[in-house]
Amino acid sequence: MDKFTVARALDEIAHYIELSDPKPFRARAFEKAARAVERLDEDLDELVASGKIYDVSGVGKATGQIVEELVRDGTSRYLEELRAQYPPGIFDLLRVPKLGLKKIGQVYSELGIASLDELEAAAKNGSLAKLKGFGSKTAEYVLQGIEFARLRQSQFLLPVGIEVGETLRERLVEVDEIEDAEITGSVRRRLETIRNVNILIATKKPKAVAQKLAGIVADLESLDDKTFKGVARSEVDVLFHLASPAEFGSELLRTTGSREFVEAFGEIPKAAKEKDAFRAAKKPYVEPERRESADDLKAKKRPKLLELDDIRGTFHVHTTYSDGRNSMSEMLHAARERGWEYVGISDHSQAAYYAGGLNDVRLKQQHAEIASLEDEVAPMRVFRGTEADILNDGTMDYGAKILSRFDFVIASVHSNFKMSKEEMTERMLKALDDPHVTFIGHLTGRKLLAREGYSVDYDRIFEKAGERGVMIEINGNPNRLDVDWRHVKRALDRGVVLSIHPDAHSVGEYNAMITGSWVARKAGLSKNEIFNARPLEEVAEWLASRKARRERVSS
DNA sequence: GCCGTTTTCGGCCCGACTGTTTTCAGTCG
Repeated sequence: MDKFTVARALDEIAHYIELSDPKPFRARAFEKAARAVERLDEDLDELVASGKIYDVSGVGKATGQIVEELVRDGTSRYLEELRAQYPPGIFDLLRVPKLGLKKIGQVYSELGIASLDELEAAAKNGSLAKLKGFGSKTAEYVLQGIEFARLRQSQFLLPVGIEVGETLRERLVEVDEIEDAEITGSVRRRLETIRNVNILIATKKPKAVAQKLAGIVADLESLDDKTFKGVARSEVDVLFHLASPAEFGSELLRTTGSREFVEAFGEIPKAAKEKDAFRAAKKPYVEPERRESADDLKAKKRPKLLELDDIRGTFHVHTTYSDGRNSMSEMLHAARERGWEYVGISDHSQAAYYAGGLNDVRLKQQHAEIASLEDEVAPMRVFRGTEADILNDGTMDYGAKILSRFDFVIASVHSNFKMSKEEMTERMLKALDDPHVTFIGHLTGRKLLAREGYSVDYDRIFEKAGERGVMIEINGNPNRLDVDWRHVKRALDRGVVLSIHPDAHSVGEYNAMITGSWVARKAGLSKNEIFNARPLEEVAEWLASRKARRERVSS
């Protein structure tokens, strides 16, 4: 069992403890142990074998024994006991906003509630509001929250759709009667959240294929003789569209585009290849990501969209210095392996205590470690940066003296999300006035399918960012994809430069550059409009000159 | 449950917000 699986098991134990233990400290102790295991540089198996696991800070006698058991047996008796005490799926209730583990533990122990349906009934019949600590208002919030949770349950993040789609496609092309299969619909358009996965199948024997589909997904039903619906992984709706090979291209075109796009296209000529369908209709080829609206069909000249290979380096990378899960060395080496010319490290600033933000002393240690690793990862260049909190009053978390030590500064809001649109806009405008700020991080703070972002006046922020030469980040984390691609054009019109960042908290999360590049493509951007599609010399020169200009002004 | 010392118990990362209280507890970031 690897360290991340062990950490997940410890977190699960912490969750169970918190359901019933009024004091938070035992649960916290298991969470601390989970974080300690996750951050181990040494090999977990060896630490357990040598007994040194007990020397790790945060792992004690009780948690150490559980780690040993997990590594040795792949399970823990204590965890199994806890699981047996509660109905499965009880943690699904966490999807309801304002319901935490304490309240979930309370509704379970006092009313036996462990599902959304049971919770809904209790909220409606008044029994929920009678519980200590609850009230009519909480019951009302819970009802709204259930609706929110249900709505979200039927939607998925893009990576889920891609994984389900790819897995199905691989199985389908193995079927004898199937000549070809492609993912279409919103997944092919790389929409950030999706309701279902669409797959187009080329076959001359639709009846035989329909029978085979029943063995591939659950609950298969026929919508018409060419369209079938089923469920994958017991939660994701899948639509299969059957077409003859001679019409595969035209059907791909029809099933990929949004309704608006397909209607604007008009009659689709029959074709085996999609590009031929565009050609026969005398329409310019439009990349799948751009088939949301009709605009690109009409545009005379369209730029060549950004490709992932155009990316030359990146910024916004966390390490174990704050809340990252991989060490500085691991993050730097992984960046070099991706072939990037440069990487910008930016751990959290001191106000972000919940994320282990860095004080002055830790910053100096971090910069010393970067210096000691630079030769190892050369010729890749390492930029020293920070993701500094924008405080409530719009000032930056670090003072000018510390900020001036960085090569770049990402300014982000991490607190007090509930400000009014006006207040939040003022807060961010003030941050844009700070000459140390290089990028604005995750512009709205949204978490897709989980929480709304804070509201801001986009136009005023883009206006000021353009004036000040501050770049706007395209946060590629699939949970964020923030700034939304729908707003990017307005930023461009005001002279704002965009930069695609992974907001990586682990080596694997560098993959967020892929989703980030899709946002740029959906927004219609070419490599000329992306800061980190520029080569190292240009980027280094830009950052250095901005720093020099700032120093001239302040002296 | 873990840690560290003012060594074997007491404290444990912070601050805003909100609903339910009438001084606080739970949630969220």
